[in-house]
Amino acid sequence: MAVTDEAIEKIKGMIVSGALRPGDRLPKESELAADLGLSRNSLREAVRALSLIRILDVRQGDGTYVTSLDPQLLLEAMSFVVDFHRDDTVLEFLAVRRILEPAATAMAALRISEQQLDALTAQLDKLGDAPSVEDLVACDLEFHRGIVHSSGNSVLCSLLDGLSGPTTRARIWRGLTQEDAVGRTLREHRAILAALRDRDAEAARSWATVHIASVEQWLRSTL
Amino acid sequence: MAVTDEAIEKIKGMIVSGALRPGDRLPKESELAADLGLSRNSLREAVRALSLIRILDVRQGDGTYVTSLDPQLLLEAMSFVVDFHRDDTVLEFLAVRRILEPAATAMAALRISEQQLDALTAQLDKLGDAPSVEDLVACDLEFHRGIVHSSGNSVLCSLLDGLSGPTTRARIWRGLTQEDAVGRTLREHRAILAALRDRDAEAARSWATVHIASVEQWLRSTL
DNA sequence: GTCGCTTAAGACCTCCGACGTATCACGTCA
DNA sequence: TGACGTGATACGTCGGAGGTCTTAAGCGAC
Repeated sequence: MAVTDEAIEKIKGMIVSGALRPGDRLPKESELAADLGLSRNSLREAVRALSLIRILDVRQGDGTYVTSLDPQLLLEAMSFVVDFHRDDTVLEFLAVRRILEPAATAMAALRISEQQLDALTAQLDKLGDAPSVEDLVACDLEFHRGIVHSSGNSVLCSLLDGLSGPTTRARIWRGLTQEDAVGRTLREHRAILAALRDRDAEAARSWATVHIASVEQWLRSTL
Repeated sequence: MAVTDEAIEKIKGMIVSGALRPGDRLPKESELAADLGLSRNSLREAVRALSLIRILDVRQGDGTYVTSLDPQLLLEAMSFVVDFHRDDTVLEFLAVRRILEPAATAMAALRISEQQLDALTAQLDKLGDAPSVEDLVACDLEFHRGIVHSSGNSVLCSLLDGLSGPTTRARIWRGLTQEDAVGRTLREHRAILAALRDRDAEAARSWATVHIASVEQWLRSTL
């Protein structure tokens, strides 16, 4: 195994074992390199790799720190990976989202605060009846993000955030080509919000399923 | 932005845009460094980072290649990230798995082959009535992996693979401390398999839910 | 003609030393 | 007391020198 890979494993080990805790500062490059028995250049490769996936936070002139290791932060790195997926796997991503999002919406129905409900309502009101496709899709992302956040599960929240990325382009495309896709989306958002207000988890779940399934169905018929 | 980060973005761009396709070989380090306008050392940091998340495959003595970019391969990198999560988030991971796994099992009920069913049966038979906890957990992972694979969704499959890792330790712990956890797991596996044989998606979903919920419940009461 | 070994070229691996740049802390001065 | 300047510190970047591994061409024996 290459010395750099060893260094990655050792640093990972230090964090997993608790020797390095979130927020801790690592020894400076030259010292850590000496400790781990490799050159500063090779160590930097290891640190850079761990930095890309948000394990380490490198600040020039200051030092290198362990990040908070929050699920939200770590899974955020997933969206970087997701960007590489080819268009032909969008349907598989959407299928997973179709499983997770209704469940998350149902969970949110039981936990969401009145304040959050009002915020979502205001958001939909602000958008108006005939928004641009770009505005709608941006609002769509924000709407679902807000709901999923209220599910209370940060892993679920981050996961859905990552999965939603690849379908964004598809949704824009749909908005531009399918008749009444905008109006339909707006109506479905209102329905989901109403179900949340009623604390009706099953209705919320069903509307979320319908909402995603309509995109899925359209995409399947188009590809 | 640092030159290394620029290089990461540029290489990513080349892949996403299609200039570099899966399996393609990159120019050699010295050439690519010159093309991108940075030193070979800094370029290596970029390549190493992309290599860690399985975007690039570096082979000493040969060259650097773009991986297949299969969802399975890319999400495999997620398990590396998941390893960093602290024990207090295991419940959140388990909650997500509780959503995905029943759905995957239900999907599998409609698609799984007779051959695969026989393989799963043979696997359970081979384990016997009183396996060691380690064998049981390993078999447990393999059993679920086989079922999820039959769901036909590789993104779902890889995702569950990544999520199952963190709970492995918990399951071993449970097997060692909870009375009849082994017998219960074996019975539930048989029940899931029977539902799959009957092509009964709803029964399969329910048994999978019960199976995971029992772990979740035990874990919640223990923490 | 085929198989197996030797050899050389190509590409990545590791290291070293030097210099550039950003940040923070301390001391100075108004 | 507060703002500013300065130095120490740590990361950022670079060029070059060997080292190691893979591959394939070259060559001889069967």
